[in-house]
Amino acid sequence: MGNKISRNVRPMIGNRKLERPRKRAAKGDGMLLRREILDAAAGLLAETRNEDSVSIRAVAEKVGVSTPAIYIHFHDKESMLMAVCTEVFDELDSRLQIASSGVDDPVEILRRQGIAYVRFALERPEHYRIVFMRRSSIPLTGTYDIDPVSTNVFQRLLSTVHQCQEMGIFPPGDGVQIVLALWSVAHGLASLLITKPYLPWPDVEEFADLIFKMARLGISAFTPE
Amino acid sequence: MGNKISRNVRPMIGNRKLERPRKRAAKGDGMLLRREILDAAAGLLAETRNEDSVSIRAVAEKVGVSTPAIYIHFHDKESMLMAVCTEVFDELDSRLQIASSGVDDPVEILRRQGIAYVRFALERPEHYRIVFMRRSSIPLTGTYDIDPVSTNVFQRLLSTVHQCQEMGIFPPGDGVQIVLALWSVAHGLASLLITKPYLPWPDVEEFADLIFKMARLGISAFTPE
DNA sequence: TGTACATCAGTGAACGCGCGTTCACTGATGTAC
DNA sequence: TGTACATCAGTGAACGCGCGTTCACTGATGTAC
Repeated sequence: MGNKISRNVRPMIGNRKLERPRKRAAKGDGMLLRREILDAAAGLLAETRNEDSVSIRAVAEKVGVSTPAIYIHFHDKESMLMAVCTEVFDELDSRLQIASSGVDDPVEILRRQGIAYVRFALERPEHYRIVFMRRSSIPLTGTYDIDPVSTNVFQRLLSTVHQCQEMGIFPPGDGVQIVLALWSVAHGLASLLITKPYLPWPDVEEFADLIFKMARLGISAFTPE
Repeated sequence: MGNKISRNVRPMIGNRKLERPRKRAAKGDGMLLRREILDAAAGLLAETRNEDSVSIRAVAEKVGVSTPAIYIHFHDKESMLMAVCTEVFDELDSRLQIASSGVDDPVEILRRQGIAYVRFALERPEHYRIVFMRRSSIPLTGTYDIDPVSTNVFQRLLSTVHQCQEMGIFPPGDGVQIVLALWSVAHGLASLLITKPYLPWPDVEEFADLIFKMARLGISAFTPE
C-alpha cells in the first residue's frame, strides 16, 4: 500500500497534474498569453461559480504556464479580475443591442433589454457577483471597482429613457434617475435569482416580463401623459 | 532607532495588544461568552464593513479570550456568522413592525416597510451583504445560508399583501409572487446603494419612497380594480 | 551567409502571511459526603 | 464544617494550508553587422 511507488508520467504539484500543452509564444506575441489568461480566468469563474477558486495559481495552471507568468501581463490579481469583468460589460452591451435590434418603440426596447439583462446575469452569475455584489471602494485605496455609469450599457439605457420622455411616456426631468430606478429593479431581480435560486420563483422570463411591465406602468403613472 | 527596545507593558501577538479585561464566567454562565462573541462579531462587521476582517482570531481578541474558546460555543466559523445574521433578521422584523405600527391602510404599511427595509440595510451593510449577496448553496454541502421565506419578515409582508388583495388593490392570485416582486424591488435598491454608493443617487429616502409608490402602481395596474 | 548579442517570454524556488482548526492541558468552581 | 473530586470554562502552542508576490535565473528568438 504505502510502498507502492507511483511511477508518475507527469510531475505533480499537490494533487494536480502539471499540464503544459502550451508552446511558448513567438517574440512579438506576448499578448497572446494575456488573452489566454483572461479566457482561463473567465472559464474558472463559469465552471466553479466561485471567485475564490480563481487564484493566480489556478489560472496559471489552467493556462499551462508558471505562476509568475501572470505578472508579466497583470499588475496584480485584482487587475486581472477587473479586466475579466470589464470585458463582460462589453458583451452585455452587445446583448442588449441585439435584444432590441429592429424594435422602434422605446418602451418595448426597455422591456426587452431588461429581460436580456436578467438573462445575461444568470448566465454569468459569478461575473455578475464580482461586479455588483462586492465591496466597492474609492479607487487607489484597495479593491478596484467598476462604475456602471461609465459603461456603454448605462448610456444605452439613458438614451432610450430620453426617447420615452420625449414621447411623453415617462415624466420629464432627470433621465438618470429613471435609469437608476430601472437598473435597481433589474438588479434586484437578477441578484436575488442568483443568490436565492431556491425561492418559490415563477418562470423567470415571465416574471421578469411582469416586473418590467410593472415598472413601466409605475414610472408612467407619474406623468400626466 | 533599531536598538530602542520597547519595554512593553502587555504581551503582543503580531502587532496587536492582547487585551484581557474579561473575567472568566462563573460555572453555569458559559453562555455569557456566546453572547459576547455574537456582539463582538457584529461589532467587527459594523466597524470594518468587511466580512473578511471577522476572523475567529479577531473575534476572540475583541472579546478578550483565546481563539479556541470560540469553538466551545460554535461548531465552526460559518455557524458563528450565521448566528449573527439570523439575529439581524429578528431586528429587521421588529423595525418593520415599528415602521407600520398604528397604520391601518395596507398600502401605506407596505410603503413604510419598504423604506424601513432599505434604511435598515444601509445601517448594516455588511450584515446585509452576507445574507443577500453571498453564494448560496444547498445546506450540508458547504456554506450555510438563510432562506428568506422562513423568516418572520417574509410572513409579515405576505399577510399585508393578502390584505391588499382582499381590498382589491392588488390583483388576486398567488400573494407569494407579489411579495417576491416587492422584495426584488426593495433588494435592488438596497443592494445597489450598498455596493455602488457613488452613483448619482437622489436623496435616498425620497427615492425609495418614489420607487415603492411606483411598484404599488405597477402591481395595481394589473387588476381591474 | 555567419555569428555575436540584446531582448523577449517565460521558469523554479522561495518568502511570509493569516487563517481555521485541533490537541493536550489547567485551574477555578461548586458539590457530595 | 472540611475536603476530595468531578466539571466547567477556558488556555497555549502548534499544524497544515493555500495564497499573493518576488527574486534570480534561463533559453529560444530575432536582428545588426
